[in-house]
Amino acid sequence: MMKEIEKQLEIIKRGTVEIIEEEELKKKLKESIEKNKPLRIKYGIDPTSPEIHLGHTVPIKKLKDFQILGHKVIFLIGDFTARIGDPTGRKETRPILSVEEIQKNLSTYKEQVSKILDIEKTEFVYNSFWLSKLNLEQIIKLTSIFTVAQILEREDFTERYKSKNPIFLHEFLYPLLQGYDSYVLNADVELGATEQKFNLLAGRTIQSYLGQEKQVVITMPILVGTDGKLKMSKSYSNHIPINTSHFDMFGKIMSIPDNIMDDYFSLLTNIQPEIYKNLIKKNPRDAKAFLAKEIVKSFFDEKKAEQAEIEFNKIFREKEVPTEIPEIEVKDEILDQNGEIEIIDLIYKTNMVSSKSEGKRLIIQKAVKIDKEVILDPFKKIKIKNGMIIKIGKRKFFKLKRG
RNA sequence: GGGCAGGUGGCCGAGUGGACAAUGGCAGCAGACUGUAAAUCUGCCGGCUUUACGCCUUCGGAGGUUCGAAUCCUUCCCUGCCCA
Repeated sequence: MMKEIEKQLEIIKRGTVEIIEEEELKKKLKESIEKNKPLRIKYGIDPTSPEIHLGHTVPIKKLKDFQILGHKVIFLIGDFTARIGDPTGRKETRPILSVEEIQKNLSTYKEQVSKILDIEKTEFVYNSFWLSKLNLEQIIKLTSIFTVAQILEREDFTERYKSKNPIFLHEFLYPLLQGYDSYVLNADVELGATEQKFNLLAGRTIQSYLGQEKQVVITMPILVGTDGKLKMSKSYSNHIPINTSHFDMFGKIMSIPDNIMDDYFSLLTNIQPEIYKNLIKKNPRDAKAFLAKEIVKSFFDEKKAEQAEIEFNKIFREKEVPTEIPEIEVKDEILDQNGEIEIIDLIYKTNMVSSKSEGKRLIIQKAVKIDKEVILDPFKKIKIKNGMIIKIGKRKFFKLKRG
């Protein structure tokens, strides 16, 4: 019995930043084992951005641990809270999503999550279901649980307050509602990134205020993005989506700075620290390739991971042409009577570049090649042949086809 | 309600009548180099035009003053601080 608790605890603790409180978790685990009743693990998601990236997978992997241990994972879709604006984002107004949009986002979300979790065993709930039914009296009662000073203690608020950035009143409600969700769901554990700590703790306060046993809060580290500085987020465009090709994922991982490899190994793979630390020391490049392969493997399979590596080496080490190249159709009407076109027009009119200025810039910077030959004159006439390969920069390849 | 300070390109942030498409930083892109799309260095980084110190659009919105405005005036919207 004690052994079982310790075993579970060890798995749960791995990779976490903080568990509040560990003793309570032990107690809950004990009860769960005794009564053969799975714990209810809550995890909140925002339905506005269905694109999951590696940063999101850090807590989701932890949910997987719980699932393997036989506990119940509940995804809370914050369809209601999303409408009042999440204070962690600097975007002030979020679009109000229609029911259809939320449904659509959710199904994309589920599809991606299923790469990690057993979706059949996962429960999905919407907080608008109960939050939209709250009346003003109930809401005001909730607000009376906290003082302004307590709310302002939240790091994000403190910073914004100090730097004289606006904080809107409704943002104060967000942690309250999130906490109330925990009460409604009767959550035993709530999981979130460290930046969510305040909101997660609000759940404990509200549960206990409403006479419910407090949830245990587990915080997970935040993954840095490919820039190596900021947290991974689509809005900083330093993210690696999981809904991408194995080639792309491999390449993006190869582009992370050396000094964050440690984090990636520890948060995204199951490789032991002694092993990867040694690898990094020996040869950072090979260590990174190994890392990339491991991660790709976890979302695809071994074969695709190898394929991605081979492809990567082909393009960036041997500077060869990739196996799969998007085909661009060159319509006859943009060609002159000789079947020729100026290179600048060609890449602009076929949308290979977004403007002529950009195209010209790239050509002048020696970034445009036709069949391996650098083109220096933007106005050079090109005779279009089927299968011609245009390379723009290091990674954009196009195969031409007359149409 | 009153007073003060602000709103600038994807972001942060200079500029306060012409030399401003607007300093700088970040992000992005390209080239060189390399161990990789790391790091570093160099260049580019609103659009259009065969690129020219030429044109067009941009400095919260709308008007106005002026030969000329991101810069001045009027008004509206938004934010912060202080007072009530």
